[in-house]
Amino acid sequence: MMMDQFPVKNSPSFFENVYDIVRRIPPGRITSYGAIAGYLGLCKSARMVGWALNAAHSAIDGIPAHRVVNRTGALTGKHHFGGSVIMQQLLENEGVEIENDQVKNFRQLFWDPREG
DNA sequence: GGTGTGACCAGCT
DNA sequence: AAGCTGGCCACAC
Repeated sequence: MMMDQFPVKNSPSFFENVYDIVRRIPPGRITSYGAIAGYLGLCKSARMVGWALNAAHSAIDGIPAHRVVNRTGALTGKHHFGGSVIMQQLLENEGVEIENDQVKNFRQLFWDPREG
């Protein structure tokens, strides 16, 4: 059949999926792109998660993109917040300790989409 | 319709 | 041990 078989991924918009997960991140918690990608089944395509967040910039209405960091806990996307310390301040404002653009208790504050 | 890009991750040398 | 490359999927031009 030429129906282009593909299991999941019938989502209306990949972005909405990412936004939905990011919005579920509790305050004071953080997650990684790979975790979101893995939750969506794109464990190998974490890049799109970050890229999706880039588009979220236009819909930042309630998308705490600052709570999303890379797997090392580094604020890789801080540069995309329009500033350099915006992301860090936002996280610190929630009680997340950051040093050198890197979350200290990243492993401890790490939040998994499955937990929600 | 094809090509390029992207806030990554994992594996290999 | 550290650095580099490829891969991966979705969206814009």
